Amino acid sequence: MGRAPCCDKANVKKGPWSPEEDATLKAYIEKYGTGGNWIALPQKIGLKRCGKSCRLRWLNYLRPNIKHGGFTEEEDNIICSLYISIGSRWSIIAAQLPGRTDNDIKNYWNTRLKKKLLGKRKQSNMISRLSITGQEPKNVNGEDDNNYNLQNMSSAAMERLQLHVQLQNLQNPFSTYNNNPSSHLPKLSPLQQKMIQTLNSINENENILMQQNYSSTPAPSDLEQGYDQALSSLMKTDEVLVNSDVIMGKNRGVEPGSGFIEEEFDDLINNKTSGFLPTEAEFDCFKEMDHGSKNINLAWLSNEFDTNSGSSNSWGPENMLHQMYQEYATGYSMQRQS
DNA sequence: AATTGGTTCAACCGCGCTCAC
DNA sequence: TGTGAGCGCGGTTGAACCAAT
Repeated sequence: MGRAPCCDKANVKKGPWSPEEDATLKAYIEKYGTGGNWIALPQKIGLKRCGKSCRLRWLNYLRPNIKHGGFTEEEDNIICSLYISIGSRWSIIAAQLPGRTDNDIKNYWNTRLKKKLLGKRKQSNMISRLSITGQEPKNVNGEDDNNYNLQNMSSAAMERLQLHVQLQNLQNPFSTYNNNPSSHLPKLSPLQQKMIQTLNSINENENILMQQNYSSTPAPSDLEQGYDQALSSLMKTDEVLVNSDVIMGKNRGVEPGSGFIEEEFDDLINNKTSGFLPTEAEFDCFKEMDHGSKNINLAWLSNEFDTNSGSSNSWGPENMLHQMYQEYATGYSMQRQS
């Protein structure tokens, strides 16, 4: 049995709101408030609308002090920074931008900001690929194989990875992996600077661990950090997007087909994903964002990194890494069979 | 001028969460 | 403690608009 509908679908109007409907709703709410019950509100004021529709119209359009369009560069930066940290939690992001609605930010991100970032990335990757590799990729038999590497991943997975690293570069502008550090360096607020500082210090610790155990099979105790290392490596290594040789072990002196991927990634992904939980201290900076907003607390930050949570964001590094590996593994297995 | 393809954004949908009973 | 109504959120849709051909 499905959920009972919130209203009588047959008797409610759908589609764009008329000026008269807007005026009716606005006048009532300004005078009496919502009364704490959106479902009952439209009947009270004689609107043939679903209560949810009224709520949405009020919150996204009629509410006082709503801003539409004209996002500033500073707002862009805040959206990017928060998206890196928390993903598509539009309501939380909107809470940090007075006058902006979650719907507006979501639309702005999906239609403009994301494309702006990806556009830059794709262009620079095309150039990097030509200038860095300087040769066609080889398959396991040492033959030229244009379908190898990149095409083993779906374009969707590639796009998510590209975006993630592009955002990482924005967040970590002095990274040595950033080819052009000054090209997109917006002025950052003190809060953003502190967020970056905190995340950089976490990444530095991961880098130290990274240098220790790629030359041999990791010991069980080292695997505790293994997943972190893979994530850190992925997010910091621009080349992984341009040429998946890194994923395949070439840059570590391991040829594709040697078993590196199957063994190490399997360990990293299937056995050790539970250690990726930041401490409260690591997220002190976020506490500053909680200017009385009940929406921001450490609980949702922790959930973001809880790989057991069914609600984890599909853009999260764990999922990206996992999907990337799965797609590689599929291509890899097909290569071996053929 | 007509057509086509791409973009934008308001609005809808469905699901998870909260809270009163 | 269980249940259901309402709320809030994120993903998706589709009409309107715009630009290119």
